[in-house]
Amino acid sequence: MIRTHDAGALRVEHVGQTVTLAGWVANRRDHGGVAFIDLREASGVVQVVIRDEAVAHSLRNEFCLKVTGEVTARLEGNENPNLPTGQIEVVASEVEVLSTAAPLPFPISDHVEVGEEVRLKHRYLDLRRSEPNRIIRLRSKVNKAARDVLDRHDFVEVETPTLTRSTPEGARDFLVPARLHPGSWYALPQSPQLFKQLLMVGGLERYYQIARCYRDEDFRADRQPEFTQLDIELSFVDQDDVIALMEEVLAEMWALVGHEIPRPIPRMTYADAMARFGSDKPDLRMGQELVDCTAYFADTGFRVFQAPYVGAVVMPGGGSQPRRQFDAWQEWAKQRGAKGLAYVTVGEDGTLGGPVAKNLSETELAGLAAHTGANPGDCIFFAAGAVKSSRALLGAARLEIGRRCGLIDESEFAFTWVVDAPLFEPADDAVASGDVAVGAGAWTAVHHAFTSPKPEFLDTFEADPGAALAFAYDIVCNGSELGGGSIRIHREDVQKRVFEVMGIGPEEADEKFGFLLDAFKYGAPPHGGIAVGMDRIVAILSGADSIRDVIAFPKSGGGFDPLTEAPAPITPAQRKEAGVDAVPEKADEAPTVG
RNA sequence: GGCCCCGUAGCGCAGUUGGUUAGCGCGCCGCCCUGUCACGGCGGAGGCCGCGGGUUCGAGUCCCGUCGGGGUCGCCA
Repeated sequence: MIRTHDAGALRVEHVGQTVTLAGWVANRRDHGGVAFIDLREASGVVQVVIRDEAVAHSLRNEFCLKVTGEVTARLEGNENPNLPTGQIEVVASEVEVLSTAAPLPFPISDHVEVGEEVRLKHRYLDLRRSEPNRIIRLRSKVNKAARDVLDRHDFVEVETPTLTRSTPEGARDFLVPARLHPGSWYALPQSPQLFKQLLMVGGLERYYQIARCYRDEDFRADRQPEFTQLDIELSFVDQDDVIALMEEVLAEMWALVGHEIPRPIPRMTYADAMARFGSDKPDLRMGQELVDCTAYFADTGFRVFQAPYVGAVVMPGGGSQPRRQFDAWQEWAKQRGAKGLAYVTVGEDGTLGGPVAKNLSETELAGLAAHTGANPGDCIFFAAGAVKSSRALLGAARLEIGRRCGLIDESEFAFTWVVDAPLFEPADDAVASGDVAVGAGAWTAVHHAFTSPKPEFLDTFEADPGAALAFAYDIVCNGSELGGGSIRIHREDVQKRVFEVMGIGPEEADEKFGFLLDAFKYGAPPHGGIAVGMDRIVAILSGADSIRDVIAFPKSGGGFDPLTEAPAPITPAQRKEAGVDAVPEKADEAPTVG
């Protein structure tokens, strides 16, 4: 090593020792006869005193230095209590410039806000800043925590292919041309789903992988085209086994930030989550649960409330919002595709107001505050119409209320399992929002096609797909879905029947994942597993706003990498060799996949 | 694909009802400074106001288009 000591580790007990340090100039304060350098490296920062003006004068920020000097105690009054090394300093006897630095595109200082665009373009400099650096290091610890727990339970870490066949996760695939088979393409895996099930057939029994996954979909703050899952699969287990294991993993991860997750993590059913929070990933850091008012308004004369579902959510103190604020709520609702957001205000004296109040009967008005739990000064928002879309609107309103009213404690971690999700949902959009009755065959898997029905629905899921519940579980934290899993179908016949409900015929099933169906013929063990998004987990643990902050080299919008400027055009020669333009020999060989 | 916000010096931002010389802070360069720690002082350089078109006597400012970034809905575990 070039250095003998870590700069950030120096303390009073090192006083008198001659040390050699190596690091970057984080800051310099040149007083002419004496100059101070904050030398920064992975372990921290220490102040270096340079008394040779000729040496100090030419140093600049982010020069890379080797410094030899004596650790001395700072004089009374010169200590810096803000620094772990603030009791001492290193008086340089020798300074060697290992590397000079051009003026930086942005300051490394933590005191300056820098735009994301320029930070990502020079991510290697951004990573020198304390917060990005801390997060990447935390991520490494989170990975290790997962590995430690799984290793304790005798799990086998297995790598699965990234050049593979399209897996039916539902998203768009990234495709890679196969030079040796012009016209044929690999797909990058959306997840290792099929492979991990094959590993169970292969007798590994306990598999995990920190797996990169690829989905060619549009961006969000919590979505990247390539992302990382902690992927787990076990044989001969039931739902409780998987849940218990995952809780142990999560507990070890959260312990890294000094937080103990109370276990067992509470569970709620999907039906409950939708009814109470209008979401399958409820944020339990706040109250303001949805109130079902359908029965309450069963005999109402108010047209709008003569609907399959009427629900409400209360905004504390919202009754005194100015008119234009309520207009803004309407606008907000319309942007989510709703017609509007009805509201009733509760006056300080308990009288109800707002446009909707006029349309309600005396009896309806009299009990409304009590029914919804609204207090004087509050505002009650209503949604009426199809169950699913109305609840979704109220659920979104609930979160918006939480934000606007500061009801969410940002330091809290509120975990829950959401279990007993439906196995299928109507495939059609209009149907999904509850507007139209369901036609036969128009079903799609809520989780994925390999999720087992709960045992009690094994015989009935074809007759009544909408009623069948899945052997599936999602882990939710602070309104964010960390991941989910299921007990899988391990019987060939059941798998075929599930495919049929989804409108996947034998030919298509065979074409897409015949290898899995084949595997299930040879004594497939009952198995199940889970996958959680490591990017989201680290983002929540570190308090990052975006998963871009927890990825070493993330993409920006449009899948563009600001650093390498990928994707980039290819040369005509590359194009020819890759076989991108190969035409299928027969037109009907192009599979029609829906 | 829809909607919203942003784009002015290397970085962070200001720029009035359209008005002629586009500012501020940090950084950068030079000089000074022996106890600072986001050191300080003096001086200096640095701008295609994202790009293209239009309106106007006159556009950073208004209009249209386009590109880039962010958010959100659609989409996506």
